[in-house]
Amino acid sequence: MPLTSQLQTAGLRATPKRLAIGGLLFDGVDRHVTADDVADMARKAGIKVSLATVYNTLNQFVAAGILKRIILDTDRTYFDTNVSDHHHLFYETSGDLLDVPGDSLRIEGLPAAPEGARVRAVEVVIRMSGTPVSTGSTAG
Amino acid sequence: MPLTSQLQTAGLRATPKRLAIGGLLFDGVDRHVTADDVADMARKAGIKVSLATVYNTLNQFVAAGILKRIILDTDRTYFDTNVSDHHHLFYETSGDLLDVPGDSLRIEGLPAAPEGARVRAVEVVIRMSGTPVSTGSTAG
DNA sequence: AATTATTTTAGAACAATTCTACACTGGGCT
DNA sequence: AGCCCAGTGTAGAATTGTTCTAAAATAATT
Ligand SMILES: [Mn+2]
Ligand SMILES: [Mn+2]
Ligand SMILES: [Zn+2]
Ligand SMILES: [Zn+2]
Repeated sequence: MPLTSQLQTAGLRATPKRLAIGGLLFDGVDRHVTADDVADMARKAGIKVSLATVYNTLNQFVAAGILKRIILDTDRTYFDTNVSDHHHLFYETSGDLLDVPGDSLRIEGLPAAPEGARVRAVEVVIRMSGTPVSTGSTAG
Repeated sequence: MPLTSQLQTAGLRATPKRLAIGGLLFDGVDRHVTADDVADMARKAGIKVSLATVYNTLNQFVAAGILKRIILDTDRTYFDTNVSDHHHLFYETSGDLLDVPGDSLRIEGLPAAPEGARVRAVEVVIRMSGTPVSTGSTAG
């Protein structure tokens, strides 16, 4: 689906900044980025956008359901372009965040939600030490 | 184990503030508290302690392995007196954090850690909407 | 008692995020 | 084309949980 329609379907007008930021994120690759990452990506792509707009836009994307907020670190918020239910490998040293591949992971014995409560999400985070496979700076 | 020995075993001198804060936390009940919670508990117990010392002490307890840091919210850090591997129910509206009872929950199909990496922890957070059972303000 | 190391503290600093308040845009309407 | 106006974009201030600093208090050691 073209980004313009995706935004409109999500109830957001296809404005220049939203198209620019969305273009950086929704390119078919599953991405895990911080607001700063996005600001850097924009700068490198020659897109002039304020940090406030980066935050506004990411929050609007989350509210619209086309981006997911992931919390696993006190001092940075990750945004995930993969909005389906899935789990994560978090490399605490480097800050790299990777999807757990496929449906490899199953959870059994989930407690039933008590009356008046509902399960919104079940999130598994595998916290890793060391370095992820083929990510980050390789010699060169 | 008495708190004094517990601190010494953990490599921490049994100072007045550490004993006071430890006394509030390590009473046999599994607790999930924020630094502010601890400051409030101290105030109510007539313990005069600065917020800086609350933070210092909680961080020292974490470093010593007698307290666990839990991150599931951008703007508060929870500390857990249950340092064993276990999982959580998080009521996003109220901020209540509950242990998943017993060993009810099993995870299958964990990916193998790649060379040079190690699994430090596997954490499951069940994010709930609504209100937890018999917690918070009941009529009275 | 003097010396030294550790602890405790108030308040400043920090940093990610949000807020405020104003400027800018752009499409619908005449 | 020229207004209108809601929605958008922005700079910079504000917020807030946490950490840092640097000095005072306390405890241990000689
Ligand atoms: Mn912060
Ligand atoms: Mn904060
Ligand atoms: Zn993901
Ligand atoms: Zn717990």
